[in-house]
Amino acid sequence: MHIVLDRSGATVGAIRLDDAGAVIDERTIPADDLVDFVRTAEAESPRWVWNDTRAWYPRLLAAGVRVSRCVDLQLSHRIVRMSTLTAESDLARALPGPWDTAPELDEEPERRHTALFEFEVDGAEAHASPLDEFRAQSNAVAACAEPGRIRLLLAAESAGALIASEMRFAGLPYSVARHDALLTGLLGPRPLAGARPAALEQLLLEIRDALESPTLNPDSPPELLRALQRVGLMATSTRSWELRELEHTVIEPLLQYKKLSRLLTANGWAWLDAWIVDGRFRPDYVPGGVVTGRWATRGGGALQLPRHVRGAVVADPGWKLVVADAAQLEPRILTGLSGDTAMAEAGRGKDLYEGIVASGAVDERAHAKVAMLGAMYGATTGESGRLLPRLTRAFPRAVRLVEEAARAGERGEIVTSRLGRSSPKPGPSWLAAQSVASGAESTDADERRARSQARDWGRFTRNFVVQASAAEWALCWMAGLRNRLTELAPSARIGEGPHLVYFLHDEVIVHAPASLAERTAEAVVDSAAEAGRLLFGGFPVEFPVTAAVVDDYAQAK
DNA sequence: CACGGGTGCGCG
DNA sequence: AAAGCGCGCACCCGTG
Repeated sequence: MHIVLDRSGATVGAIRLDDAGAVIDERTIPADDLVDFVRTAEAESPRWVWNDTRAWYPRLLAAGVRVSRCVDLQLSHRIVRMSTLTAESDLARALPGPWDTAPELDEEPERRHTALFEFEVDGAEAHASPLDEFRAQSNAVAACAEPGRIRLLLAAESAGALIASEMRFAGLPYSVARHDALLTGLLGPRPLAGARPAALEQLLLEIRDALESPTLNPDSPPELLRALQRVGLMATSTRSWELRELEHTVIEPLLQYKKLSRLLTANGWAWLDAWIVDGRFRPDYVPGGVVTGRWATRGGGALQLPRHVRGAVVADPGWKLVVADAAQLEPRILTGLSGDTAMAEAGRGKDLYEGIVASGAVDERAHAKVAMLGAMYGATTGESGRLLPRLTRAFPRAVRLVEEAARAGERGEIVTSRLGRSSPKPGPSWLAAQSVASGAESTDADERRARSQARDWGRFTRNFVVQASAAEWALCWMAGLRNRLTELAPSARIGEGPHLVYFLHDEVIVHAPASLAERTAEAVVDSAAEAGRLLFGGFPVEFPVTAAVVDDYAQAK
């Protein structure tokens, strides 16, 4: 059963549909009664259909109401609109409408400090009927050749939207005291606003002294570069890895300065003030925020939390963190996509890269890793490029799959993930460059530029099939895990039983009562295996996950 | 002064 | 150890 919700002003329309999509009940509810309505109806486990999870769910969560399933029409629309699997549908062939323009939710005040905010439906969208859109999507899916794939994708994407709201609601348990201690240890005591911490001040003096530039601002790359060249250092950029190669007394303090300066500006006291409230980090997750279907975040840099501050992520007393990481996810995804049985064998029961070494393809684990990454990213030079022929000989099917995705992209074609997310078409300037180069009047420069852009786009599509399919696996993993966690503590509200608090592409953290931590770890492993079956059926590719039960994030691996 | 591109670096 | 995918964010600096 589905219940379609449609807000207009102070009321909400609720339309109940049976499994054939026929209306069985229709009513109008005062917006104030929505929470009670949902709470009651949730007992029947409907799939809630709404335009945008972020516009509906936070208020329900705040009122203690959790829903088990939904259709996020916004997210689903983007997938169905773009997918090659549904390309013949009315929805895909229609002119752009309100569901296409639909809003990057623009600035909402006080977004950062509350989980309770909601977005108002704006004018254009108020007229877009969720029921019509839901039917258009259902028709598009039902009519396509392999409805199972895209149906699973839409369910997983929508589950991800629920999880994102729930994770923000619960928040990542975060110790201000530990983070502050780390900052103080490295930088010195917190300075007054605008002042430089003692450690940075000291390093600045050393740098200026070593470069004989008493007013140098090392934060300015052009200025720094000139100063380095003045003392005879042949740097071409100020990147750390390049500076590391140089020999001069300035290098050590300079590298240290860059490191600490980065810590201060990205995750310093200001970040702590802005993002950690009541011992919780609540980043704004954006499901589907990346073309490949990965999540993005807005504000707080939640997906770039540096490894060396992770000790500040601390379980509450009596609770544990279950930190889980999918091992070599993308190569395993490629294994499943290509049906490469040799690579599946290499990944069976062990580290995939070690398995590649054991197969005799390469000599050491580091080589296996760099060769695999190079194959998936399109490296042509360096060690990775040199190892590719050996990889190809050992695993021809896997390598062929990414090569074909690259060739398709170079021709300007679309590629599609395992469950049906399709890559965008190249833009007008790309097409123009190709057509100029193939014209009769083209110059060598035109052709070089077109070839280079074609290869760039080929690297994008090469990686797209893997990264997008990996993102789908991760969504299925989390959705399955969420269900299992609910079973472990059926009546608990979010935050009372084990619940997801963090997601980082191929890694999750569950905050769990200590008594349920071990069973949570089992759920993590079982969900990973289930996700593998959902994507690849009986094909014997394994998806091992490490699940560590710890008190703080730094203790994991 | 606002804005956007460039640089550099954090994450997978 | 570096160059090849996807991001977000802080900062600098040139432009309008």
